[in-house]
Amino acid sequence: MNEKVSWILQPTVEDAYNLLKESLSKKRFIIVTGLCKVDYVGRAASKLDWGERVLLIKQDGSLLIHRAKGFEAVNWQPPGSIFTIKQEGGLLVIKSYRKEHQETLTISFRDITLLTSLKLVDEAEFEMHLSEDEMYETISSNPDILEPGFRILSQQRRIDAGVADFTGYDNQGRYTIVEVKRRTVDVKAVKQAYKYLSGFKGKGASVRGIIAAPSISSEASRLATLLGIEFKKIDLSKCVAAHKERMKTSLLEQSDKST
Amino acid sequence: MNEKVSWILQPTVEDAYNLLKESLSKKRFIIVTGLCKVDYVGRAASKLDWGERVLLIKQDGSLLIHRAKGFEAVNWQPPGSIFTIKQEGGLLVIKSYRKEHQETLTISFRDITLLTSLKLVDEAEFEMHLSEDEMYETISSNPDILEPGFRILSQQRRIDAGVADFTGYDNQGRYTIVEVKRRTVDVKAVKQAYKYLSGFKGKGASVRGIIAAPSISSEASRLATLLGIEFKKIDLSKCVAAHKERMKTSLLEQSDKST
DNA sequence: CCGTGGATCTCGTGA
DNA sequence: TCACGAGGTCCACGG
Repeated sequence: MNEKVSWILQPTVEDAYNLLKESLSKKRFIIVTGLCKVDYVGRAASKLDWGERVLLIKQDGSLLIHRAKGFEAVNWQPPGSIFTIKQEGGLLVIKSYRKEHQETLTISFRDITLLTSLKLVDEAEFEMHLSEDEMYETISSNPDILEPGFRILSQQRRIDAGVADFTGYDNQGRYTIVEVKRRTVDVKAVKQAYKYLSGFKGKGASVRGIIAAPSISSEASRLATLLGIEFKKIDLSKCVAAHKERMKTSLLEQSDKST
Repeated sequence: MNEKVSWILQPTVEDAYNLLKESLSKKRFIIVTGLCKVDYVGRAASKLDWGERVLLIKQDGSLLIHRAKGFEAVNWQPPGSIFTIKQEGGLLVIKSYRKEHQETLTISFRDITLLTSLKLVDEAEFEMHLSEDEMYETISSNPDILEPGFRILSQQRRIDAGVADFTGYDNQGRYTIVEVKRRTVDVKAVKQAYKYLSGFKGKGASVRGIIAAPSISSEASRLATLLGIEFKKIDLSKCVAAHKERMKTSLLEQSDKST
């Protein structure tokens, strides 16, 4: 077997079996395309009759079966599943069992178009920007995004609520509580914010309430107006720009330190 | 291009470009493996540096990038995205744009191990049967599935055992305990049921014991007979029908409320 | 180990 | 098109 990639076009069941067996034991990335049927029994049960699909098996035991269309895999197995393969009546039968949920996935190939076995080298780190944390940090270090002249008094992340809060004064000196959400504000979020705000208003203080997010649903908008909560649109691209600026600055600071 | 499958091992950028271009226009299923980097900007933003991955492009514009491990794709684009490809500085650059969310995914290949282009024929229908919860709910609201005239006294889910229980009276007024399993009953399940039943019989009561499931293994069947436990076959399709009926009813009730 | 909430969730369905 | 709920959701995190 070639170190980097092995493949067989239109393999016999036996050839496919052999390459698959070796690839599984060496924990390689396997791609099988061909005519198959699929059965699943576990938390639910499903059946998929003969058709041409693409099967992916990863070194950690993940398994995915993709059809011609659609984002989602039609059948799958999360990491940690255990494989058994066999030749049976001219078919190549692949079973994947996951103990945790007592799930069994059975894939029978009647005809294999292409069997590929790869060694994938990939040490890169996946970086996700504008996660909730980063949006929060960006606003925190650049309150003008919220509203020009806004001064932050305190900040706090309420993990449980999935919301970041700022308290501060707007440019007219009014005490303000801001709830930041990275995603479209729905009715639920407005209710949540109202509940939270009520706690402050109950103390007799005059409080301005703002929900800051990239967008808001029409219904949530109505409710917010009703409850006297303002919606402040946050331009994500502004966040990205500000975030990049911060990154650049921190890099410069780092290089300053190192010299 | 071959009707069913075309592939190039270690293609030049130009060869890859040409096959990819044709495959995209013909809406074929494309698999690219090789060294690439990935950038995403849209609802969020992400960056993934050079590494070897597997790229899938489907005929409906779905796109998936899979790394060596993990069930989930590291980057993706749901159906309906539009592709542009170009050769740029020795790289093959694939861009996928989705208008709906203004999302852009950019994949740059520096080195392609294998490029595959397939025509997948797959007309099969995917059949999903009941999950455990649904089976339980269905029986609960429709005890006749268990046995005509069965009246449920109490019901209980024992999560730990993966079993749902009903107690009640059969149409002859006999006190009955029913254990429901969504999957084929094996010896283990029968033993478990017997153990559970013994607790009731120990109290001196006369109890009828039933295991309800779609099927039973021959060995489990023998054991059940031996232990005086009855097996009641549950027709999953009846469950499905009843379940659909329930769904319809609850929808009607909802619309009644709203009017 | 279980429960909770987020996700570039995706995907259906109904208004 | 939008809002809502389900999913074999998966997954990370807290307890």
